[in-house]
Amino acid sequence: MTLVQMEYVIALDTHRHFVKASKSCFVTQPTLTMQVKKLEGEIGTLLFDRGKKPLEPTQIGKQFIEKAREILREVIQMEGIVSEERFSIEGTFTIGIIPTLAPYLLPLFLPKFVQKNPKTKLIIQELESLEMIKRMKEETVDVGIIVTPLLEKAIREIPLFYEPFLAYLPEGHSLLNKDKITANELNDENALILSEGHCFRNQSLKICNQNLKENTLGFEYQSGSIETLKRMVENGLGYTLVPELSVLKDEKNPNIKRFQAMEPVREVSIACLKSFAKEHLIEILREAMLDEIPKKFTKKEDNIRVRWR
Amino acid sequence: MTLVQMEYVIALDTHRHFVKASKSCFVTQPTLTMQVKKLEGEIGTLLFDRGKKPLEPTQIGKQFIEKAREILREVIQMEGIVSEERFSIEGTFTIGIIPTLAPYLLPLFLPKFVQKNPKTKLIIQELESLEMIKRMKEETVDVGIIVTPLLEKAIREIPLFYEPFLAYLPEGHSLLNKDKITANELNDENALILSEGHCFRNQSLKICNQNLKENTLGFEYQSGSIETLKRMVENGLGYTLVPELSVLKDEKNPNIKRFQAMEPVREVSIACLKSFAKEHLIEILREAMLDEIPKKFTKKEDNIRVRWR
DNA sequence: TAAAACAAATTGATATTATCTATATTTGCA
DNA sequence: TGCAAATATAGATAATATCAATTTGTTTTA
Repeated sequence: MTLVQMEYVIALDTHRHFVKASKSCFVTQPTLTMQVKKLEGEIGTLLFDRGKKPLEPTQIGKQFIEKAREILREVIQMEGIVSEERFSIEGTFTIGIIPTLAPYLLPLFLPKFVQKNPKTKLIIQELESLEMIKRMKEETVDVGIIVTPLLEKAIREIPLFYEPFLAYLPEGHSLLNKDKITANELNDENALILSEGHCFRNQSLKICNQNLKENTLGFEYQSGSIETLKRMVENGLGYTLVPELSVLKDEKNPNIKRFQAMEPVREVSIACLKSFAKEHLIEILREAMLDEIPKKFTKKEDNIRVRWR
Repeated sequence: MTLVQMEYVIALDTHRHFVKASKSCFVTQPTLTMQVKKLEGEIGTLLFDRGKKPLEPTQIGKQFIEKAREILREVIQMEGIVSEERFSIEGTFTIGIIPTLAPYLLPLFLPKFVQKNPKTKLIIQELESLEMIKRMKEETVDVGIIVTPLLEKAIREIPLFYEPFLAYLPEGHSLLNKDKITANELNDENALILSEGHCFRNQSLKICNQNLKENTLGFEYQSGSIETLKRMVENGLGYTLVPELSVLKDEKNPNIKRFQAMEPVREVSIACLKSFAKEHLIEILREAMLDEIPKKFTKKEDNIRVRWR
């Protein structure tokens, strides 16, 4: 017995006519005829009395059809449970976000988001990548906003945008007279890099071709904040790399230089466990962010995605 | 979504192990794996978290599985409705039986039958064939014991036995000195035939090659009873044909002559609507009768089945 | 740390079967 | 009796469930 056979039998009971019933199921009449007959064969009983015009279910057929209708209703209900569960965004969700994104991305989309989705309560946690991955796996964080690829089998990544790395140069820097710079030109200079744990640190080092152990300035960076780095640059302590969202409001600052193509970018994604089912939540979060970030971040351009692990 | 997929998912939830689950469903592991995956694809959600060891259903998976278990229980219940219905012989059934069988066949099997099946109440109706067919179609008779073939599309026939026609000859009849007779030898003689409506009448006329309109004795037979015919024969009013069951106790009566091969017989069957589902009732009725009638009635012998329509 | 053992996913081939088109048969009706 | 509508049947095809064999990934053991 199959659900399809049950559908056919129900359609036949509804229409009392093989051709009409088959049309209602979007199959041909022989298909429906055969399946009904096959089902009757399986259960060893005629379900319809084809002698009568229009045909009628037999006594047993009536009972069978009644039960079959009930069962199909439940199947539909079950499908409903799933999609409802997937669609519902009511409730409280914990969102993790990396510190190099949080102060710039959250203000862009959160105000409008909470206003639009009053039934969705968000708990925002600022977490470095590895901690966030751990928390997602133990399910104390539902959704992460994080730089990818993570190379984690259990985690699903939904790419959001590609954020360029820019160079923030101190006054008097030799590259300040250039329009766009290249990674090679930075090689030998002292870079101010974030403390360990930040994916942004790893990426900056990759771009500058430096080793992790290098620390040519002779002091340790305690702060994990892009803002601190910027203040240090402004005080002439060296140059640094910054993500573009952090300098959106400083467009005309002459000390901020773009890289020429292939421009290095970081891939920012929504991440969650593959088993996380609130598809709709992911979707509205994604749309809320894409609505607010610069459109060029989402365009496929001549850029190169920098990995951090 | 299919019932099989639901079974697989339930088995997987039960065993929390693809190999064990697949074995419990009598399929291979890839089969179960693929179907579960396909279902997950269809509903757009993971049902199991394969990351965990042993694997676990997801939040949605748990709800889905619970509902699926419920649905499969109902399907089994539905199958039960059908088979229970078919096997149950409790209740009251109306059995039609033709008058040329009733007085001989009923006493043979009914006493033992009612004793064996106390929960089965039978209402016996003596009905001529055409009336019985009508009654079966209108479902006021459930099961008929009748001579076949009926050539009725809506009616199912389950042949029981082949009952020979015998000739009952009056004293002084020219064939009394013969061991066995033939139909041709009866041709020109006056036959006592049942009144219209009896299938036995039609068959007798066929055997004697007589036309329906013939009535050479000059009086109408009011009685539809074989017994009356026999009394008439005993009073020298002519010969007649009798069914063997009606003379079982007169084995040594020299006035009763068998036909030589091909011996004419009538096919006695259980008949019911094709949509009649009490398979078991049919079966126990059949067995009850076959147990009591002479075994030779069921053997394929050199006989010829005489039709009545 | 390698090897062994186990579990699950993947692949490609095969068998099954649901479905289709075309046709035959049956039934009801003028 | 012939026509039209409804259903059944037949043969071909396409979809797919299944399997055996293999690969991949993970855990256990030596």
